[in-house]
Amino acid sequence: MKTESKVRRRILETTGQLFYRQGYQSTGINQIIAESGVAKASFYSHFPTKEDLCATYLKLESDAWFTILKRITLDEKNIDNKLDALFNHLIEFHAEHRFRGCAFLNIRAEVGSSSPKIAQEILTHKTRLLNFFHSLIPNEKKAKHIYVLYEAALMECQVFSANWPAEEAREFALEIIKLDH
Amino acid sequence: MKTESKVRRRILETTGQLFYRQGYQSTGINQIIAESGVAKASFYSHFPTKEDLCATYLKLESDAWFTILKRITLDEKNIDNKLDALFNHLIEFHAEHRFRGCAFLNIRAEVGSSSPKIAQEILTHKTRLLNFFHSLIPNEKKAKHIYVLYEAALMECQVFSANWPAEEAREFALEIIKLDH
Amino acid sequence: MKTESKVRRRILETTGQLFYRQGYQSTGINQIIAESGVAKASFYSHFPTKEDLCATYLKLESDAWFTILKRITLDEKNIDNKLDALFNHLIEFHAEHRFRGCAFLNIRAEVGSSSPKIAQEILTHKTRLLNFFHSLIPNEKKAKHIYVLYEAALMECQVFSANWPAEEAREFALEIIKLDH
Amino acid sequence: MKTESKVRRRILETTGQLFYRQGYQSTGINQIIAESGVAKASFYSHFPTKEDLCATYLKLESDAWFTILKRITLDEKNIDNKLDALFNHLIEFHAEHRFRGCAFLNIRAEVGSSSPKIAQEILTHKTRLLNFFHSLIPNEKKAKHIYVLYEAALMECQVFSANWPAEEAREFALEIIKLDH
DNA sequence: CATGAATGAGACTTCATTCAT
DNA sequence: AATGAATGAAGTCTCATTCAT
Repeated sequence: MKTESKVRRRILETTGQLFYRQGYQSTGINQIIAESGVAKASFYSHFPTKEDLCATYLKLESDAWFTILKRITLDEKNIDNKLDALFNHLIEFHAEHRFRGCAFLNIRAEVGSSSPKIAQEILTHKTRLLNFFHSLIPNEKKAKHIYVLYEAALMECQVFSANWPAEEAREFALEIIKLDH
Repeated sequence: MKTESKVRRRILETTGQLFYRQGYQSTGINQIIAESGVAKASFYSHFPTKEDLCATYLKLESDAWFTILKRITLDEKNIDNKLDALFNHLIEFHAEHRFRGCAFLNIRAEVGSSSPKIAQEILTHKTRLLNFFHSLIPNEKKAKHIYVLYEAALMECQVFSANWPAEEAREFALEIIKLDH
Repeated sequence: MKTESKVRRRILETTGQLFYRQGYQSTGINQIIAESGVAKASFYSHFPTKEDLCATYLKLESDAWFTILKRITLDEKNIDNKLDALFNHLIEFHAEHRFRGCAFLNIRAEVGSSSPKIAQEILTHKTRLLNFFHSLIPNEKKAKHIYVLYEAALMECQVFSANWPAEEAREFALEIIKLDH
Repeated sequence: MKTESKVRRRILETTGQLFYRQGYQSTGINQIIAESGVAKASFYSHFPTKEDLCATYLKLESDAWFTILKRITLDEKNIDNKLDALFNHLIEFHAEHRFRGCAFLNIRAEVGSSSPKIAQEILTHKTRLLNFFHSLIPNEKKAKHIYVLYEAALMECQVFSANWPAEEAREFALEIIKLDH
């Protein structure tokens, strides 16, 4: 297992905040370095390019995200409660982060296909998320449907700077579960 | 009626292509003016800031988008066919544009809340789109649900560089319509 | 006598305020045009270059300045009172204009010798001012001395953002007058 | 002790010449970096803004100026000779520099109050100069009077592109000293 | 492993001025 | 005499990255 240096950790913490709040393009390496309090060349010894930093950030972010998702669903007994917890978490998350939406979707929207490395990392995360919903919901179609509602909730809360999209999505998701096919 | 100058039209055409393909931040004014073949100061006499250009672009894009949406739904008799047409258009659109997703959502993801002017333009467009679905689907909950599926389809096709999210969303939408409440 | 058009007058009024408050270089033709409410080409039909505008402005400003200087000294009986009035006017002037100093000296400091036309206009004005002091004070040396004190007062009130330089200069000037040679 | 980099030194040398000859506004960063032979970003790593560059330049210029003033007055025995030396230095200085006047007063005239940082630097320098005259001349009023004559000489030699203002000021200053109060 | 000065290309924007109408 | 769209050079400043130490 790779030893994580203090420098590396500080960089990634700062990166996490800045990329999420400001976006990928709007966040300069210089700002990250300054706010991390590390030397420029130290930074580049850890992350050869900004793209690499972003890829690493996305990997960690994905892990952190799933740690949370698993935690909040593990305690719930039935699928209804699990879904409820997932969408409620979304609502709380947005309240805390001023509706900045999904770190992955936002960066995907920024970079388009210009960075395969980044696009791949996001694809991996979203595939993992889709599988996570599959693991909760046996019916494949329903799992996909609810995954899609979850994704939409992430985007639309940002667009409308409001929670209603997540609340509606939660309701739709619970209805979908109830359907008998 | 104000004559739209050739310069302005050329700028907006180029802007439309570049902002959509490359994103807002990754597209420089220099590239826009170079590819439009206009002088720098001519550009700035039309658009005081890049932000203003973006706002104008989004306004026009919204109009263009609704022109298409209305055209393709007008001929269809029933709601099923209308929805089918809408999601099919999405699929064709993505095929043509290499899954670059939604111009509005992408820019919203980039700018976050850093530009209220741009955020507002996008909010206006999406509100308009939500209302458009309301106008097609009397049941308010169903309209919202299907709007949300449409939005998700836009994002997810980009994320997966594939059409299946739009195809699934189309199927989900048609099911929703059939439900008897 | 040349007929002064309304446009010309508006331009010169705006110019006077802007050049004085912001300086020559910091004031753009565009701002002058915008705040005058005249068309760009109308402006250029009156003033072929910014330099010309400045020269004209300085000429008018010089006239305006002397109109005031003459008015405030005419009523005073003796030389002491005249000098008192001149320096008092300086103090009031600075109070009104937030210590922006002398329009002529300021522009002279900006353009250096790069614009002979402007430098000449300023030289003419200051020569006129020196002669004005000569006309009040028969003794040539004393006239020069007091002129120099007046000039210094103009600059130093700006530097110190305070009135004391003008007040001191007034006192020095009155002492000079009293000396018996 | 901090090593002053070569780049920084070259920038400040070039800046000194250009700001003095051409003025602050008329001198572009581009010209400074071109004539310094440094890279644009190197420049900005040393001086975050043009304003900061100017403030630093003024500080150094002030030091340089006082080094000279102290040197040329130190050797002189009495106050008459000291003042003579000071005004003679002014005359020589102007002869060498084509009557460009005082670096501080010129920039003060340009920027007005638009840059507090720069205005403060100039105020500091001039206060220092006033104190310098105080240190030479015990009588406070006389010190102020002669300071003011010195300042006027700086400006007026520029306005008239001639030495006579400094020569007259020297004469006036020596007279002031002789007065018995 | 750590440092920070240095880089060149490019960012967005404004300048004074001209031209066809 | 008046208009405002159009110009190209220049403005200040930031980018991601590399280098010698």
